Amino acid sequence: MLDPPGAPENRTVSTLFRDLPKSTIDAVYAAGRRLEVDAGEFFCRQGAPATSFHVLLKGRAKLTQVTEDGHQVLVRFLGPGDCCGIIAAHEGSEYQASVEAVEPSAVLSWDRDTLKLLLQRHPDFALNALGVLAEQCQAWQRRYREVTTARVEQRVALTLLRLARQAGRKVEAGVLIALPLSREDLAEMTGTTLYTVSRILSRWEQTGFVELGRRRVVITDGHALMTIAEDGEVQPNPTSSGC
Amino acid sequence: MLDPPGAPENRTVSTLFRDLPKSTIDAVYAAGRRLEVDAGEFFCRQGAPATSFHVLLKGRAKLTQVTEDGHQVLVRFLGPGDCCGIIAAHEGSEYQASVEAVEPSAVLSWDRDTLKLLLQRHPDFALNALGVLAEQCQAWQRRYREVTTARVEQRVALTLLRLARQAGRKVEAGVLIALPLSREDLAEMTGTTLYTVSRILSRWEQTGFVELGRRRVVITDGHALMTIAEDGEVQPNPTSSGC
DNA sequence: CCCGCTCTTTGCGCCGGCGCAAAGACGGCT
DNA sequence: AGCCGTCTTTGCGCCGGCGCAAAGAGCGGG
Repeated sequence: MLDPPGAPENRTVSTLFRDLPKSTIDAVYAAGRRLEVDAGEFFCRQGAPATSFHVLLKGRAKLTQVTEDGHQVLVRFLGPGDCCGIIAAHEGSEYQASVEAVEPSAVLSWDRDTLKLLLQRHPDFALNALGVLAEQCQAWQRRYREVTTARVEQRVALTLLRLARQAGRKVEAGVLIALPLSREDLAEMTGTTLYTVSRILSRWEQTGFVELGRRRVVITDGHALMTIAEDGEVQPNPTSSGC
Repeated sequence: MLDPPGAPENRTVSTLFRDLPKSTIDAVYAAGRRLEVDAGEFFCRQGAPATSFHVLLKGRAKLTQVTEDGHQVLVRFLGPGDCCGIIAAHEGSEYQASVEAVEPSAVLSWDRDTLKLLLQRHPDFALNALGVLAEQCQAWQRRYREVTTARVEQRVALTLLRLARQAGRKVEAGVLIALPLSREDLAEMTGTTLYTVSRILSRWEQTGFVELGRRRVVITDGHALMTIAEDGEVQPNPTSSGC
């Protein structure tokens, strides 16, 4: 479900490179510039002129946005093969989000002119880029629907399950989300507050659905979370109604 | 702020065709097929195989999505020059939304193969298509942020102002939103319920900010709405505190 | 090993918004 | 003109979630 272990930095098959002939992939890779970054450093900052398009080769990064009134939104985490900054293809554009490495990471970057050239030279690459953006649009739609129709508890469950798929690591207790994930991060991903997230997770820990730590979540009963995510209603278990 | 009157069906300068050489625009237009549709009919239906890409030439349409649990979301209204269904460029894809004409309308349509050919033959057209999707992503981001950080009243104000820009018509009382716009439509656009929208609009009508009718809204004090939209807090006017 | 910073938990009170229900208004159609 | 279906309004009660405040837990650095 994740990258095969022992393939630390291979040319991940993401939408961007799917079904492209090797020659195209080689050409695109060859034109890029590699950039290494430590945890906590930024690949790009919201509001800065969008000069480069990036593909994450190694590590994990956090894509965030802040609103004019200071609210922060955690858009998503990036893993190897994920890309950001396609907006750089357009003159005069600005980055819409900041991207911060959460572990030592590396990207391959292309500046605007190179990117435009590649898109023009390799129409199938451009078509894939369209696909990437279409996927992102769909992801936004999904989140929007979630936030308007689902209750906070469902959204937290959905988000955890999604993170587990993206960055889950099997451990003895269950599936560890292998990311430094604070309660506030989760709040910013689900459109709520850290207080509410904390309360929900605590409740789940008591019921045995998760195990918690500082910036750490282990899912011990994914099935229960799926039930919560799907069900609008949480029917109290009649046999253990006393607790 | 809108289409110049007397230019009913010209080749609207939308992002999709911006800055393209006339030859390219001609080639693209020539490859399309024109389709007329009455109010209430659909250009495409969510879930159906995405076979065509459409550009609205004339009229207005409503782009909606329904969730598996039956909730409906009104994504946006389309006017001349707006497009939808770019996802048709990809094999095996399905429409993510339904598009329904709300007045007699016409689109220009391209099937998948034609669209792919055009995108490959005209890299600058493909680049513009990327821009369109990027804009849509940004629109989703904005709405998501709104729904997570702004209160319902602010969101309704923002939505009305946006609609006025898109489809406003100057009338003696103010700016009429020239669309059949029910309370429920507004609720689906703002992520709330028709009850709440009705209550908010009634209040605004009493304060003289809007005039209401069946499926009809006239903004009589846009400035007041802007204040509501921006201000998190609505400070009660001290001089007329009694009312 | 201890200090201090950051992250987390939990009590408490409040309120915005939901959603049912029922009555009222409008408009299209024949 | 009159009817009927759709859209709109409004009362009422409820509750999910917010957000402050303060205490507790864990980690890292010196």
